[in-house]
Amino acid sequence: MKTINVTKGQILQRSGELNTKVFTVESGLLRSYSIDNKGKEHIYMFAPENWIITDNCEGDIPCDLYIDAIEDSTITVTEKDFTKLTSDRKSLVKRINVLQKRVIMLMSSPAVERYQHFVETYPDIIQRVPQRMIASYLGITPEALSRLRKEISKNK
Amino acid sequence: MKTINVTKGQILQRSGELNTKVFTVESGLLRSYSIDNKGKEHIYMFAPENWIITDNCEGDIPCDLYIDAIEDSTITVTEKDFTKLTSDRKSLVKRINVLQKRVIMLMSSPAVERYQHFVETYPDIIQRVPQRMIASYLGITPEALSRLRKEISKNK
DNA sequence: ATCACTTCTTGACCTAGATCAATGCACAAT
DNA sequence: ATTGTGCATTGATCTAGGTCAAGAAGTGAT
Repeated sequence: MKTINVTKGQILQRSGELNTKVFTVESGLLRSYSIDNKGKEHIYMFAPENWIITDNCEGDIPCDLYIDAIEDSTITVTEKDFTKLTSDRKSLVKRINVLQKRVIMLMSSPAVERYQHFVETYPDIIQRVPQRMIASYLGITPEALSRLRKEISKNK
Repeated sequence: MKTINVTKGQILQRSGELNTKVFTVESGLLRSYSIDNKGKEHIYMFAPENWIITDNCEGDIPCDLYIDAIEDSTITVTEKDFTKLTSDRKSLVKRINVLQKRVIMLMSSPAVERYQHFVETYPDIIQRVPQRMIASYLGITPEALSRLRKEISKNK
């Protein structure tokens, strides 16, 4: 664990990197964000004084988020210690992970992509719940889901 | 902690209730969802076998979610024990809380409401970051935020 | 078999917010 | 003072997805 000073605009972490760092903001302001395939930024969170900010990715998986400084800041950097995670805490972290991805997708991906991601991630659920509930989970109407499925099946 | 059987459609928890229960699904399928002010359901999560589902609200705050059974299910019910939470775990739970609200708002609230909620929740951040970053956090374009702010200021 | 009920689909139309382009404005650097 | 550079605003137009209304098809109960 060490304390460092960063200047406005400085990038602490890039999407795609392997990363196991946690940043605690002593003073200043950081943000984390993703960049979609059109190059557009989507801010996931702001972290002012006393906040903790990190990409919630497991140690061996490349992370999704960029982290940079919006103001000159003083922060402490800690290494994540996965060995010390109780299974109980591990499941909380995993849940945060899922939520992080969901928030980012809701902000940056169109309904089709959210649907496809859902199908890949929970193929079993699809079989078990009515379509309108999938729509409801995706944040669209049943009508929209119906049309979008039609579109997908047409294109193959 | 006890094990109970519920039938399809049965409601385990209602929005607005005080609640400190955690449900673990042994078999079957549960879901949690919110209902917006137009009466529309928004599913927050599905919980098949071995999943844990709960409204992530503190013990003394009414919860936002309904939980019910999509299939006949067998589940175990546990009381949350807030006294046993380490401060470390507490902060994870708090973060999940924030994410839960954000997901639900992204699905069910128009941009104006999301903006107003942000202003109330993080009044200090507003002062410190450029408007386009607020827009990026809210999941809209800077142009849309500009117009929506104009609209708000007009109406008072 | 029939009725009631729910789900899915389709069509016509509407709207929140996106996109693109132009303008204005503040502040920093020369 | 002047030239940039980044940000906010405004206007015109476009589009993904919403809304509303009407079938169609499946399923269960009587």
